[in-house]
Amino acid sequence: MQNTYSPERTIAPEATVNRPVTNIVPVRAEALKVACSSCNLRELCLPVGLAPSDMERLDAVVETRRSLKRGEALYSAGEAFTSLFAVRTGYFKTRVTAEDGRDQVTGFQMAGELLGFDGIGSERHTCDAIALEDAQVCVIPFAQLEALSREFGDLQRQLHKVMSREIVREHGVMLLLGSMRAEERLAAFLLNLTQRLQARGFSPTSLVLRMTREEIGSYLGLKLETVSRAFSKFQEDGVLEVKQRQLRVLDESALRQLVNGTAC
Amino acid sequence: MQNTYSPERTIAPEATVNRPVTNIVPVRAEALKVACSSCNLRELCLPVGLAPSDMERLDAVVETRRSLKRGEALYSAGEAFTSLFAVRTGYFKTRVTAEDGRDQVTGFQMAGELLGFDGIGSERHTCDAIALEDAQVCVIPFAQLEALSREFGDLQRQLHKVMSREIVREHGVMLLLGSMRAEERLAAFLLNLTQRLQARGFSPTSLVLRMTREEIGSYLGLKLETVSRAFSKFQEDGVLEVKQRQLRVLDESALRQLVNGTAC
DNA sequence: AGTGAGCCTTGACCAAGGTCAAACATCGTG
DNA sequence: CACGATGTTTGACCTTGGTCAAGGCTCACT
Repeated sequence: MQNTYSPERTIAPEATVNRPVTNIVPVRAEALKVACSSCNLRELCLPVGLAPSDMERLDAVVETRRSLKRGEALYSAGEAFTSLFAVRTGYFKTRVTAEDGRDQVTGFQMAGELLGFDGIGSERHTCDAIALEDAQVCVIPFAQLEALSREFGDLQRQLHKVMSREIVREHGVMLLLGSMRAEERLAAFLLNLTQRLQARGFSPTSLVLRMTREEIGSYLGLKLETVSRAFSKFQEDGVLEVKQRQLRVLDESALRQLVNGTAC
Repeated sequence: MQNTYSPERTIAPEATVNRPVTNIVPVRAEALKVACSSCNLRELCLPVGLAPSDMERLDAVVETRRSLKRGEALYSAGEAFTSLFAVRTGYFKTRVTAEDGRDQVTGFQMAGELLGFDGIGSERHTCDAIALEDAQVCVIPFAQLEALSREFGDLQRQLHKVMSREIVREHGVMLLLGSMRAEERLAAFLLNLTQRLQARGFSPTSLVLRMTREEIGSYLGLKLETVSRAFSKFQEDGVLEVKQRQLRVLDESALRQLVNGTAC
């Protein structure tokens, strides 16, 4: 299966540029598969830049895993907030629901990305996180993470960076929703996806979508028919090859041009 | 002038419900006007819930103020990030700019609200913060804030909460931009404004807008003409009295209904 | 008091994308 | 393998909000 990511899989060479060899630390054999320090996602996840000693302490905090079936909720709006989650395998969407039932997909998360920041402010989750396929996450009890980040400045800084980047990502989505046309939105979405897949060692030109047209539409502020038409248009124009959810990017620069000035 | 807020001004009784009297701490006279511990915004700003001892230490970190003229940038995209800012007086907007020059207002900030989280992730600001009128902010050097929050769990937690709420606020904007119609967006915007003014002790029915129709439009993903027409419509329908930027809310429940299901 | 710049309102027209409907593809399940 | 559920594509039509243009209001500045 394409672009299915497992932490046990070796990261492809292109993605390893920034990986310091010194981060590899001997761990007890029984912990090998569940330790941050030995996880192939450690350069994409919370432990980025941590010293070996900090990483061992983080391992102790992140001790449980949780498996989810496709469609299952990792958490739902209203639930008490206790933990953040790091995606190990599978894909998620997060969505907020208005009082009148309208909902909006606020993000799609893949391996190494963190979920749950919405719950810190009110100590309750304010959105739902749903597995788009069978998935596994690391559970990061937040009180313990806070305690540990009071000890380790690097961990504290990393946590703040991840939250800040989430804010910046959302600024980008606001720009997209507030000022782009349908095809520009879809192009921006695809470029973002391919870039994240590439960071995980996958081909940036061949990918399988994990979400429906309707979910993409909800994220992009469009109806599913509009998403479908935009895909068809890209295919006509030779920018994309579309076979249901299987995509091949034929002309990345055309996508890039669409997102930037060309449309004006 | 209406809804101009100054930290020296006493918070109106309605807004004081949660203010514990025990938080009032004697401070040296010369620090009186610049200390978090004596600031009237302390129940809306970073020090929420801090113990007196923590608050004194925070005072030491937040020692400088900065004054801005209307239109001046507090920071701009690309600048090195060193500090967060807390609004003391005046109003700000934040905006992101795409490569092709399109921009999007991502928020309006008033007294007691924090600015600058966008810069933590990359150590550079990623958006501009512009004063909508003459304004004053407290400067909060971030490295020192991090150091202090490693000492005081309450401060650490408060910082995390403020960042989390920013993420949640942006989810709300995404919902607005992704799924609401023009009049619903404006109604939601006005309700949010009046609620924040009310939290600061102002009338929730009479307000003066600090921003132009174009800025409102940018925030809401609409053109200024559409914003203007929506204001006119609300006035025709007896929901609002509009005299340029001076607004009076005549029927708050109508606004509320608009935001919720009625439009479907 | 007069002037000009910036901001706001309104009208006429247009187009992007939403709505509704029908048909087709895919996939998991009994 | 057949069936049904779910998801996708495409067409026809319509609505919302964008575009362009003209004129009015406000306020700061001289």
